[in-house]
Amino acid sequence: MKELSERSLTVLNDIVEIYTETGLPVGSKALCEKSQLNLSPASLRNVMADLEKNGYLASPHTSAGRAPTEEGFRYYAKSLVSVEEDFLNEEIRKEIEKRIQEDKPLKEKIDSLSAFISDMTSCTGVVTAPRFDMETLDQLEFLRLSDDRVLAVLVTQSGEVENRVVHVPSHISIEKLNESAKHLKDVVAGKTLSDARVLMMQELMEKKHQVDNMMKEMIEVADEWADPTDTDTALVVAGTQNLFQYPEIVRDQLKGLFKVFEEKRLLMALMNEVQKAEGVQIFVGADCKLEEASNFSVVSTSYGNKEKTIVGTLGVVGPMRMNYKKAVQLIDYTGKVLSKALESKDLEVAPEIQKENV
Amino acid sequence: MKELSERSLTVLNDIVEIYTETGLPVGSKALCEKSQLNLSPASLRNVMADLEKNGYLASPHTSAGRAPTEEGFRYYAKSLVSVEEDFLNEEIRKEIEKRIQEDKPLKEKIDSLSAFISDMTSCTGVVTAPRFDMETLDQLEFLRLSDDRVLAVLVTQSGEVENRVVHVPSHISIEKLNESAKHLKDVVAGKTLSDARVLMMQELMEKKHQVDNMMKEMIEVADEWADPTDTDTALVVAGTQNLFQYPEIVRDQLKGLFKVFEEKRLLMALMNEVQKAEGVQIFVGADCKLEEASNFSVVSTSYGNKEKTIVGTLGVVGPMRMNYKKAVQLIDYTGKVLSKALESKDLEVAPEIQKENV
DNA sequence: TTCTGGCACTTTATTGAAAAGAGTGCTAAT
DNA sequence: ATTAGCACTCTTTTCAATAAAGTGCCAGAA
Repeated sequence: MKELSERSLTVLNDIVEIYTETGLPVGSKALCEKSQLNLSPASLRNVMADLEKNGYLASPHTSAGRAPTEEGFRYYAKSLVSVEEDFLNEEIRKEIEKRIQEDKPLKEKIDSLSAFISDMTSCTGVVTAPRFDMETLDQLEFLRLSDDRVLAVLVTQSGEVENRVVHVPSHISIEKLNESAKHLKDVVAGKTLSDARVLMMQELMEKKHQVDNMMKEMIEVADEWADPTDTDTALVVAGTQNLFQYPEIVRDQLKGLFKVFEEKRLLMALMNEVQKAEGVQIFVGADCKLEEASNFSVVSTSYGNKEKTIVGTLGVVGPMRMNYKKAVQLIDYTGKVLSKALESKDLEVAPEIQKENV
Repeated sequence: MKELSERSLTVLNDIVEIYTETGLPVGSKALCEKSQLNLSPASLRNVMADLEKNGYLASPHTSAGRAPTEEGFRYYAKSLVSVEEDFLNEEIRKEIEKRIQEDKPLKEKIDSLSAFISDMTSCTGVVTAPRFDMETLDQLEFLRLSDDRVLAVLVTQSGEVENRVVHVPSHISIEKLNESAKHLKDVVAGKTLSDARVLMMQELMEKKHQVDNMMKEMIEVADEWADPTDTDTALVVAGTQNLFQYPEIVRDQLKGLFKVFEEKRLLMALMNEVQKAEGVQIFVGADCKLEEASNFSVVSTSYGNKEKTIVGTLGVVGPMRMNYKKAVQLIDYTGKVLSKALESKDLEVAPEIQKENV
């Protein structure tokens, strides 16, 4: 798209912002009242005609005002990356930090965060919990449930717990399994669970000759929880009702989006698509390839631990006329705090864990 | 409300059923075509006028047909309790059983059930998972996480697992805790976790003189997971999109209901309200005291284990013109199969558990 | 040159009246 | 008891006329 003059850009900005509030096409007169530019409606009309020619504005019909097109929103949104933070005040920052640092199960924190960003933006908040297989193992213990079923309890260094029921032939005792677990912990120390699996496979291959029963069984066990499917990624959606307040979002669009919110598979697809690059991403309308979301906008970012591994994604989904400034700043800051929290946890918790393992 | 003559009742039934399909007021002519009764439109009009006088029908205006009132639906729904099962064919029964008996984590089964009943009824399915504190303890094990934090792993006889992080002063060793756990298991054997708590408290009081450290600490631990709040009741909502297909459900009503679906607190309130009595319950419109649901209908039942303790609820939420027959039969059958599954689990699993505990 | 007031033009929104359509209630006849 | 017939009521559709909103462009001012 063509570069815009300073003036055109100001006008586009103003129009986007007015339209974001009202949801109605804006005319030259209304624009004139709001705009900083001291121009007459007639002059503004010229600029607007120009913007329309370039595809940034459109009017439903001759006697209506003009509304930003998808392209218009996109241009506006792009211009936001360099904007100064005028929205995040101390209070909001504190609130975000509070919700992240609170001493609660991770799931509840994620709930709370998602609710907060949806509240603040009047959009829908979507937050994925850290991928379990991107964390590192701290504890591993086995409990026999029945003859051939054993419960494996995994605790990661960040304190998350996961249970898996695995099938183990009854001749293998719990003691043996727990012994193996100790060995296993040495092997995979400091590795992500995902890497750990690969590592174990390698070890199995290399030391083929000295594969003892223990290792063999461990591999089998490990393979049972191998499947890195969606089951171990918690997704939290909050504030879906917010979307009802935008009249331009019609029933069918809502219906489609709610289908996405409900079907984990689709929601994962959405969140995977919007975490392609670093930093805050803005998807306006068709930017998002997921059809059901192509009438909406998504502002998202990913967060990770200190190794910069992406472990999760957070974002808001809302109307194309969402308040991008708010959304960008909020998502950006929240993502950063989340990342930092994960890092510092590693640093804080790790040493005392080491102590105990000895 | 007044008793209705056989004929009036037939007419009311027909009108409800036509209206359920079309969602439009039905006129005497349309009714005449569908009805079994061989009456002329004029005669039907008389009956309809009568039904209207009694409050079972209403017309938006003189030149529209008549639609069932809330009272009309209620009367119709009540007449359903004695209806023969004409909807549940073998295939559907099998499907329900399959989804309940599948070897998957409980959460996924509940998901699957909820999805199925929402699909079949074109309404929204709501299923609560069995209350964890209504199950009986099978295994209890402790794992130290850090100086003062210990992970308690509870496994119930039905195979559900729950983790709780509890705070335990560092001078108490894991071994001591696990030893206590053995004692604890004897004390609460066969009792629900909820009863178990009470029991432990009693024991603490009675044997006050011989309270050893172990017991004391156990009590403290038990108390930390005491809180039987909503956290331990999983609620699954499925098929919310279905509600978009009913034009008479307006945006605001949808918005309100979605708020309920999203806020666990409200949804719990709803599900608690609709499980007051035994058997399948039908709530038409204002029958449901929860304001956000008072424009909808709910068909629900509760399920329990062999001691007839209610451990969960399942139901559908939909428009007042929902297909009550389908819904009632489906919910009834599903509830029964669920209950039976819980019972037989107790019977099957218990013995082999006993073996192991020795 | 750049800006602006003025004005013709286009299209939607609003209003009102008339006609068409749907369904009823009542009456009189079967 | 049932029903055909018909006048009646209210909504929906249609059409025209007018009002309202906003534009594009031109001609003149800064």
